[in-house]
Amino acid sequence: MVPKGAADRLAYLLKLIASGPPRFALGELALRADLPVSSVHRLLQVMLRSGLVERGAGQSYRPGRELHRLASQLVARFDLGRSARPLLQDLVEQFHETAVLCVYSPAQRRAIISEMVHTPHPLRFAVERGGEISLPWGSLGRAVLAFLPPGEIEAVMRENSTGPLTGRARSTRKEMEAELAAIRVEGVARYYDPAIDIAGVSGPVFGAEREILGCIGVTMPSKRYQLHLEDDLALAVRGAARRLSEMAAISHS
Amino acid sequence: MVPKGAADRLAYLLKLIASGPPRFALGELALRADLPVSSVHRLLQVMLRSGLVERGAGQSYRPGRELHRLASQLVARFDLGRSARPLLQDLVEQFHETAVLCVYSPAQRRAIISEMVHTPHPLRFAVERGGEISLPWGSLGRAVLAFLPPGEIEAVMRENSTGPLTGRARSTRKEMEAELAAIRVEGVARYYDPAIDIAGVSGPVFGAEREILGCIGVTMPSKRYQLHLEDDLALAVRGAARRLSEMAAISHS
DNA sequence: AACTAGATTTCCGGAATACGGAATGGCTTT
DNA sequence: AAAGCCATTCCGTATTCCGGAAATCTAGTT
Repeated sequence: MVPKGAADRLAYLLKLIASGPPRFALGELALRADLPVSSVHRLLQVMLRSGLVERGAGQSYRPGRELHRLASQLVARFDLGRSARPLLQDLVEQFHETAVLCVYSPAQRRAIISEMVHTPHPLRFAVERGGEISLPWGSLGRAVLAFLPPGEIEAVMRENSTGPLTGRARSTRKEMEAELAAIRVEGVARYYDPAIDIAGVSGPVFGAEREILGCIGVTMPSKRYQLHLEDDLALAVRGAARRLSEMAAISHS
Repeated sequence: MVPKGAADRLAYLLKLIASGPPRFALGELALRADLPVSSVHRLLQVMLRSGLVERGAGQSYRPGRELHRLASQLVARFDLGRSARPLLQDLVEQFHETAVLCVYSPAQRRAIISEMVHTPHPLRFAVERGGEISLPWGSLGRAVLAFLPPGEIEAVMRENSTGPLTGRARSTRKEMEAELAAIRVEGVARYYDPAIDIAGVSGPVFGAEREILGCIGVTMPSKRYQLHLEDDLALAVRGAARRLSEMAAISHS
C-alpha cells in the first residue's frame, strides 16, 4: 500500500504535502502517510536540504519556496484552469447552465472539478472546486473514461462497481463498452437520468500528445435538459473542449 | 556537487524537469543532471510509477499530469505573480516606469524576475521574465538580500564577489552591512548609479511566517530618477510590497 | 521554577536497495 | 536493409535506507 524505497516515498510525501495544509507537523504527516515517524523525518531532512519544504514558526513544516517556484514554472507554461475559464463563461452565457472543467489524475484514477462557472438558475447542483467525479457515471466521468487507455478503463471499472448516487449496480461490462465506443465516435458524452434528476453533456480535453487531461461539461437538472437544443449544446461543448485541447498542444510545442 | 542518494536525486531531478523543456530524452536529462544514464533511468521509473513524469510520443519523457496537478494545487492556494500584477500596474500608472516582481529561490540563492509591467517610455531596460537578478547589486537584489538570515547573507557575499555589469569589486563587507541595515530600517532599497545609468527603488515581500519571498521594485534610467519625487516613489513601492506580503499571509492562514 | 506530556530528533545494527559500468535490446534514420 | 543512437536491463558491490527505541527538546501546567 505505502510505497517502499526512499525515492518512491519522497514522491509520495510531496503529493501529500502539496495537497495538505499550509503548515503541518511531522507526526501529523507521518500519520497521513501511514509511515513511521523516523522515516518521514529522514525524508523531510532531504526536502529541507533542497528547499522543497521549510521550517515554520514553532516547530512546524511548510511547503518551501522551491516547491512554489517549481509549481509556478509549470503553471506558467500552461494553466489548464485559467485557459478554460473564458470557454466555460461562454458556455454559461449561451445555455444558462453550469459549466465545469474536470481534471483527471491518472495516479489516483480520479477526476476532480477544477474550474466552474455557475448557471444563473437558482436550482443547480452543489458541485464545488475539488469535488470528486466518479468516472463510470455522469457525462463528466464518462467523457474522461472513454478516452483512457484500455487497461486503465478495466482498472477503473473494477474499482468502482456501484454508483455514487443511485447505489445501483452499473450496466454490464459489455453495455458500458458500447456506450464508451459511442462517446469516442461522437466526441461528447451525454447523460440523462430522470431518476436522480441529473443530465449533462461533456467533451474530452487532450494534451499535446493526445493524453487525456480531463473534460469540459455542462450539467443541469434533467427537467431542463429537453429545453435545450441538444445538438447545439453538444456542438458547443465539443467545440470548447477541442479549443482547450488545441491550446494545451500549442503551449507545449 | 550532484546529490547522492535516491531521495536527494529525485528532488534534484524534479527541479531540472520542471525547469526544462516540455519533452526530454533520458540521455539529455542525464547530461543536464551530470549523472550516469542508468541512475537517471532508474529514478525516472520511480517518477513514472507515481505519475510525476509520463512517456511521450516516440521515446521521450514529459512532465506528468500528477506533477501538473500538484503544481495547480499549490498555485491555487496562492499565486504570488498573479496577486502582484495589479499592484505593479498601479505603480506603472503612477510613475510611468517599469515595475517588476522578483522571486527569491533559497536553494540557488538567486532572484528571478517573475512578473513585469513595462513603462510607456521608449527607453527602458531589456529585463525579461526569468532573468536573473544579482543579489548584491541594484535595488531589487538588495531589497531581498537585506532580509535574508545572516548566514545566508554571508554565503551570498562569498559567492558573488564582482558585479555583473560594472565588474568592479563590491564595497567592503562592512560598508555593505551598513547599507543593508539602512534598508532594513527604511523598508525599501534605493539604488542610483549614473555610471551605468541605472536607478531603482524596491521593497521586500514576505510570506506568512516572514520568510522573504522576493521583492517589488521600480527601475529606470538614472537620468529619470531625479524627476520623481523620491519619497512618493519609495512610499508607493513599500506600500505595494507590504500589501503583497499581507495577501500572502492571509492566504496561508 | 520545576514538572509533565507531547512531540521531534538522534542512534544503530541489520537488511534491502541504490549505484553505475557494461551488455543487450529497440527505435529511428540513412 | 543496415547502421547508429538511445533506452533498457543486468549484476556484484557498497552504500544507503529502514524503523524501533532512546534521548532531547518544546510548550504548557502545577
